[in-house]
Amino acid sequence: MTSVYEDKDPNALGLAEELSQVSCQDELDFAYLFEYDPPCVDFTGDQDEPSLPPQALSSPSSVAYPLEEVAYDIKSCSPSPYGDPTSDGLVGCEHHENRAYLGLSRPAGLALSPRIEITPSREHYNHGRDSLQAHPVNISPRPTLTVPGHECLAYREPQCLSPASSNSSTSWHSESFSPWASPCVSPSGGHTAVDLCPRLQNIHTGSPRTSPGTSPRTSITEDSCQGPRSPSPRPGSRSTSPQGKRTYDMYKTPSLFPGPRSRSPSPHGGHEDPNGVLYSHSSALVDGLNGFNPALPGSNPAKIIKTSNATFYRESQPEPYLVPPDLDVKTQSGAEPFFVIPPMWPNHVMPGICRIPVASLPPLEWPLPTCTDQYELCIEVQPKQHHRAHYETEGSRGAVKAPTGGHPVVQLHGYKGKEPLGLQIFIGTADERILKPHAFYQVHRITGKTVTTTSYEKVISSTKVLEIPLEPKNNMRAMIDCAGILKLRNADIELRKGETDIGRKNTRVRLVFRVHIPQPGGQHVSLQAASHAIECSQRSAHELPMVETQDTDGCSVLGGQQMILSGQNFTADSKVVFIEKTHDGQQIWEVEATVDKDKSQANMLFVEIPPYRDRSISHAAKVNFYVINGKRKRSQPQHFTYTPLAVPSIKTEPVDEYESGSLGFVMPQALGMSPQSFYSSPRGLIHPDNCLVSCQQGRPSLPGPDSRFQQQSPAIVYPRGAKGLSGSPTLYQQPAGGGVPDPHRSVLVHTGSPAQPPTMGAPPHGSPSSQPSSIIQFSPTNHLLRGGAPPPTEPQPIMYCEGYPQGVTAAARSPAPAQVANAQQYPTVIQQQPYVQKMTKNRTSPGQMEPQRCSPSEEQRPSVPGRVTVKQENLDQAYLDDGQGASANENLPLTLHLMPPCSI
DNA sequence: CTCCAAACATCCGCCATGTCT
DNA sequence: AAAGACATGGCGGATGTTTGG
Repeated sequence: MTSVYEDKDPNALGLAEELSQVSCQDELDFAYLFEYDPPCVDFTGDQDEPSLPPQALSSPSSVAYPLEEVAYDIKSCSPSPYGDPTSDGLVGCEHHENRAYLGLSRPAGLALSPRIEITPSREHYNHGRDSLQAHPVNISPRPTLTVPGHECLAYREPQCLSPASSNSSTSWHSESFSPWASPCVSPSGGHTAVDLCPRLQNIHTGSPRTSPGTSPRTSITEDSCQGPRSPSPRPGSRSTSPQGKRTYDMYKTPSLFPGPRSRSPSPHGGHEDPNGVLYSHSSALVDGLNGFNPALPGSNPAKIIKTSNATFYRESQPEPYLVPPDLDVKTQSGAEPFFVIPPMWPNHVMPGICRIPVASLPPLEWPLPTCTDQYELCIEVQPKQHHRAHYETEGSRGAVKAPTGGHPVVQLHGYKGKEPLGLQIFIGTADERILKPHAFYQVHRITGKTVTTTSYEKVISSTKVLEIPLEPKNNMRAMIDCAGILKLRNADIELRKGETDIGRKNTRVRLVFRVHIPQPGGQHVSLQAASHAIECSQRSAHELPMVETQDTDGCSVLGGQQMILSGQNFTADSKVVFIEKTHDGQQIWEVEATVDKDKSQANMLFVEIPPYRDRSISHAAKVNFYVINGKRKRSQPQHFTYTPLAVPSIKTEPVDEYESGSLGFVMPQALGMSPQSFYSSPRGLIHPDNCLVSCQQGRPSLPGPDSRFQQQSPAIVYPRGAKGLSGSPTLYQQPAGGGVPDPHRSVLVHTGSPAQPPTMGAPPHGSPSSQPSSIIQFSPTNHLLRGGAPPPTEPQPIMYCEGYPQGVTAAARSPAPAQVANAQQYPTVIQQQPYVQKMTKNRTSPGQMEPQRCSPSEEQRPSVPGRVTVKQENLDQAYLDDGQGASANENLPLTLHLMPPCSI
């Protein structure tokens, strides 16, 4: 698509250069101009006025101040303007005439907090202008969306704000209309942006020219700025991709609008459904708009005018409305200026699909089960194991495909309702850790004639999520032909505060599907299924060998058996190397296996398993092997277990072993997971607020090497209206008829706020007083220690986590192993079993919560009131592939309470 | 410190397809 | 209705840059 970013006119850098001091590593999806007059006032007006939640506001931007008051470089915002305590605000300043335009960048995906404080630089302090320290500023895309008392002048997308042109003759008014031509005034009746900044006008508008050297595709027309969502002069042409290209130059020109360093608003141009309802698919402001809450005063957008490719809010209109598709915006522009709004509708105005407020849904980091007794979310057709993701600077590389050439297919079984549901899709991690949204990849909405699936896009907690309908008429089956994969630049993501993952070589992802099924009483059951891993790098598809399946994952220390590997890119020179690493990542053993080259093919290797280095081991030894085609062309490590001669090996599914790390349960934090991730294993969950652990009946996971990635957690039921993170899921055990607890029917019920007790008979979390409590202690190696081996078929007790502060560290948030539920050990302090013992006793890691597999064993003992302390120690014992060792964490006592069973 | 290769990020070109004139 | 222009989508591959050994 066309982008003014591609204009390489060096004279166009004005604003960029002046703002280049800003560490624009973050993104700035949109820029807004605000006018405040005078400065040095608290623009929040009434301090007691409740602030809108961060989500209620859109991206940041630029704030106009009288020049004399901000004749210094703004260096930072404090506190974080994004509602994310881990993020800083970076502000640049452009002085022009009587205004200074402040640029505020933000980390990708984060919404801007409604109120920020801008801290002047040291230079400013030197001038004794301390009065401007902690200058409070309210940021809002438009008055109608935010706190009254201050109004934005205009706002626009980064494309239009980029330093594209120095052509002063270019008006930033389009002939028909201009998003900049807002008559908004400052609280004091100041000027409009139009009046203030001719240069910005130019910049914002861009110039209709193509710089030499740019792609022939590049052309800048007024349309490109007139409607940020009008990527083409011919909007009616072939449906546009939600993603536009950006040029490399952009990345070399730091600016107020770190376009180069920022993510372009992914989708451009809303689209209409057959009913003429406009759906937008821009991610740019999705964060903010997702947060639109009709219940919030002033959160309703004003009048909306829709053009073929853009949606606009008109001024002074109390309610949003849709303009008929045939409405000519030009006829409106003359009389009334209006704002361009990101073509992403707030969820509450998006018809169909998931109507459940995002806040009521389980966070994406939470593990969810693939099935319950009643429902099952299945990936009928897995995606190809290679898909070259595209960068923002590239054109789309299409949707993820199936190996057969089609597309992945997902189906929800067991749903008897008549209402269609929304199937959510996002990109998750594919490493050995617990599934969570991938920091370096985002799902990318693919449109076009080849795409048959209607999709909607939203952003949930910085993660782009596609939503497609699951309709009864299609047997709740959906072909995923609209999901591409966007690669975010490593540097951008790694610079985020709080981001612990690295992007380099972190190129494997999974498609994660979620569905939320409404239940009587307002709750909903949430299911999740994750695809097998998809390699997203460019070269891997052609060069890197990939093991897809192995016919065995273990043998005795003697080796000698034949193992058949199937996969891709095997060559005659392919070698198979077995390695063993210590828990801290040090490789202590490496041996090349013998490959039967006569039998082997391009997609199949016949390997003779080498003997283990130590035949006298008394416990199973977990090692890895990989296929290597040559220097640095090796597959992902595969798992293999050597069993001791004397001890009979207990065969378990690989999923059990690998999901929690080879040594068992691994604390999320030790793995660098975000504090928001509270898991133990995908099959269980403890929420820091009110934890619960559950056990779900086991269901066969998908076959194949990646079956271990199948998230199988207890179903989580969230009542509508519950607050996402504020509310807490609570585990309830379904009584099997007559209120008799069924060990195989435990589910997690999101109870929302404490004031919102679940409707399923469970006590409100936070009132576990009547329930026995227990203390569980984690071992130094993150293993849950148990006093004894519970019978494997006992029902799982319901766990309740008490007294967790929100800010509790990951250790506390860490999912307690399902076995925590082993209430009978109370008041026993559970000690970790030695790895050896654990492995020999039961390869299902004791530290894992295995709700779905329902290792009832642990749970079925009679509940004994008491306390179990969960203690986390020696996390470095956690074993991860590739040396992804866990880091030590402080011990955090975790108090769990048993909750009475309840059913849905 | 340099060198080198891998990985990353971007650029280039081509073809297919769709819409508009 | 057909043809041409123009645009985007969807690639494959090349190339420049960064990073790590």
